[in-house]
Amino acid sequence: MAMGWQEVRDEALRRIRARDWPPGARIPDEAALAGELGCTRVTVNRALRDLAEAGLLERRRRGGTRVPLTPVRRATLSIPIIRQDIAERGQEPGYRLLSDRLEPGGAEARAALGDGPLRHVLALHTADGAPYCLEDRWLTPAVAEGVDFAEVSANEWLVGHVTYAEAHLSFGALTADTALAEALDCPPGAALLLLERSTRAETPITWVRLIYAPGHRVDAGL
Amino acid sequence: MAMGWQEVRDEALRRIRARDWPPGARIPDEAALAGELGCTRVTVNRALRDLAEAGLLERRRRGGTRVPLTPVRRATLSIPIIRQDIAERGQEPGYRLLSDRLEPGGAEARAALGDGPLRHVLALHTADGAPYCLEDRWLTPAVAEGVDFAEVSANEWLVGHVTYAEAHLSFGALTADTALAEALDCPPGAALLLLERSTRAETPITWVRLIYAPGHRVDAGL
DNA sequence: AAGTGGTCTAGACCACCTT
DNA sequence: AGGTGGTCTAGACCACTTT
Repeated sequence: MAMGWQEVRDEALRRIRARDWPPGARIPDEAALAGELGCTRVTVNRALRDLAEAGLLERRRRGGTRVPLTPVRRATLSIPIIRQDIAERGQEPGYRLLSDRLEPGGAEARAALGDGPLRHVLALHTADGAPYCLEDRWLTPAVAEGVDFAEVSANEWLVGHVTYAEAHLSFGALTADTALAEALDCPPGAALLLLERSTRAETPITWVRLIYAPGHRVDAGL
Repeated sequence: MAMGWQEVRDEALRRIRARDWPPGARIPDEAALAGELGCTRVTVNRALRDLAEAGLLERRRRGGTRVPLTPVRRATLSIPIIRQDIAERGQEPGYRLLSDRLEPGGAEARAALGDGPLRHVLALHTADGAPYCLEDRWLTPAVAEGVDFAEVSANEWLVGHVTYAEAHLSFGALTADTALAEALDCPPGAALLLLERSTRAETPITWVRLIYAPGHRVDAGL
């Protein structure tokens, strides 16, 4: 009967699904479950914490552990470097810098990065020579000073040099105007997937719009 | 000098950022760090596991812990009930069932759910009376047998009754055809955000395409 | 005030994988 | 074959927050 934490997690999951522990109900405390399942409280804690991180349980000190009435599931989304992403699809990644200038920036860029001149980098990622993704990026000028984004994509340089910053992501859809259509080699009016991301550590770092060629999908698990 | 696991995590993070532990390098093993930082190996383990889950370290038995050369960050995505999502925006949620039929299903639906007749539910979610999201869902017939989706949306019923299944998500963009344009009250040709989700527990449950009205954003954190 | 989860210690054994 | 991370135990103290 002694169980490892994953077994405890699976058993708890079974009880939730089977409505032994119905939505809204409080479940037995860790000590009770540890006794029942023949393991220590630490093991139960690890299992229930895991479920809570996935949004399947709500835990509070003194308040106990409950099955949420309206669970908000959490999915995980992997954010690889674009070049790596293309390579994993078995295609040959390519990259071309389109422009790199200091500009005042629009309202959105300033909202994310603050006022003052911003570095605006426009670049195209290709897969087997075909347009894959347009990278429309704004940077706080101090961040990658002197870095030549003709050599390395800003995407890749940043992932390598600005580790563990906080990021906010947003998905949307966009209609290709003539400029986008030309850049991505697609018909004007095509529906394009847009992934917007703003990144900051202690100070704002970058705000980027990734605009993918038609048909592109971004996957998430769980 | 004794540190809790979050302090150990922050210190490790600092070393990664400062390149004391440069990309590709192997870091000291848990026992060494525990000694250096004045805590037990379990505490170090907890801290490093946390960083590894975020994609900032790679850990292997016997192989030790390394700073990845090309880190793949992981973001979390909250998936609320549509009605709740609308309410949180301060709008009045509405819902209308458009159709509910048994159909053979297309290739994608069959790939997700298996062959045989499938229940096809088409419904519209509204916010303050305006179209918000079209729910185009296929169900394994056994799942919600006898449930009237005119009363409750399939989205909501499923979250309440088939909780805690595994899911796979995929984002894409879609051009509004005439039928979609009419349903969502938008111009034909508009770019629409598409969120596809397939859900299964022990057996397949449902495959759904959520097609959002123009301009909609889906946010993710971290 | 007291119950519950959060975390730490010290020691141990095991599983996996690289060398 | 041996080193490294993965996990468990038993006991303890602490932090939070509800009663």
